[in-house]
Amino acid sequence: MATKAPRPGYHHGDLRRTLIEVATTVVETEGEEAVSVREIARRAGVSAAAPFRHFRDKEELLDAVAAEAMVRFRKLMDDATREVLGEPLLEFRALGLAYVRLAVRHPKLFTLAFRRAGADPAGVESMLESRARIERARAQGAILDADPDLIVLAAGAMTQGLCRMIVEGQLGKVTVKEAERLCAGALDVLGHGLLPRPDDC
Amino acid sequence: MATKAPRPGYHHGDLRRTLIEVATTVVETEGEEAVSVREIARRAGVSAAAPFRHFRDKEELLDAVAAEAMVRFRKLMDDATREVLGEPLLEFRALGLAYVRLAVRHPKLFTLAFRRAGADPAGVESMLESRARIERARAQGAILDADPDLIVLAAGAMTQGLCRMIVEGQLGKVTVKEAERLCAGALDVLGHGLLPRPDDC
DNA sequence: TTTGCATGTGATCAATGATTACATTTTGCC
DNA sequence: GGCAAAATGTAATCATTGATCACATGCAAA
Repeated sequence: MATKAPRPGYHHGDLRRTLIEVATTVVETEGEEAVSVREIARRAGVSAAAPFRHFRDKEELLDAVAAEAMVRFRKLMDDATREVLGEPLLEFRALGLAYVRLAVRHPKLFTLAFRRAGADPAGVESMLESRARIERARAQGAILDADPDLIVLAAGAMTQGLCRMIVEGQLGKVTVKEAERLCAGALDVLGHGLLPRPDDC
Repeated sequence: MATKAPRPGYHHGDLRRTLIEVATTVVETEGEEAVSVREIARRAGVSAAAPFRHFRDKEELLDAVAAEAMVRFRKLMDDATREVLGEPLLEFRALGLAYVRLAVRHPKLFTLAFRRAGADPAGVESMLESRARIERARAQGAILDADPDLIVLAAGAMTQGLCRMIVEGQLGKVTVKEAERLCAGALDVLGHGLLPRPDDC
């Protein structure tokens, strides 16, 4: 799980990484509000002041936790789309399912990571990627003609909303399987639309 | 703005309500994390211990703030649907727009209220209401045949997701008008669907 | 080796959530 | 009207926390 040691062998070893890891497990198990710098320091076996050598304040520590989680999440999502690479619509679906899976498996960390994503450039990048996917799908004639930005927004909002519901327990306890079924179902609704055929049909 | 005095004329007047109101404005202007019981007490002009006569702990105070906000929000939503009462699909749209309007106008309070909604019975009630609406729409032949629960989920998730994006600033600063346009657009996408006509057409 | 910088420590501060013992007002009851 | 009891507010106090400071210690390069 250790990634890399900037300089091997300091006073403590590599405290920065240790702190992030410890904080991550605390977030995963007890949630962000259970994180106190002192507690993290305690668990890491250092003094209460030590963390401040590596992070300006608590916020910065949590930001680091969020950033690292995002990297891990991102990787899982890439893996999920890899199997269906080249088929935009399937990529889209796979992405949604991967999202939802994360929400079920790591609700607390998921919440932290995405709340702090905010104006993160990675978010914009991911949005652009989605847009490209949609345009590819349209070029293939796989979807109807409509503002790609709106489509990305609609699909993104639906996925994100579903995740929100899951992590906040609005849907009760759901297993990964159930969540995937719900997500797939919702995406199908989006795919087929609600209204009966318009009139040009 | 004052609603009712449980028993008129106590030592302070009606501290409980005052505390909720003060806390509400703090949440609206600075967010939940800016709320400290002492600060609320200070602004209300009472001692730091006084609030604990009315709320077991900070959580309970914030819960009360959330509950009261929910009531206000709920009323606004009812108002929004009143104009188009009887036309399920329009009701649905009006509801979505009302949601989004709230997110734009009261992002911080909206966040607090909905995060604490959790297993709130009102949430379930609202879900059932939506389900009834969908079934009415289906009976009228206004929408396609599909699992009403999935439809409610899809639409609800989309709306909630859009609100999330708004309050977290993922869409940048948006005006009420812009937000309404986005929401209407997204709902249209959901209405028409993404896929070209299936084949039974 | 010695000098200097990165890193960790203990002491300390102000703010906070919460509890306790005590004061005061209000209310219900005679 | 007046009085006992419950309701409400206060000051004092405690442990925890985020954060900073002066100081200690180990590493690394000259």
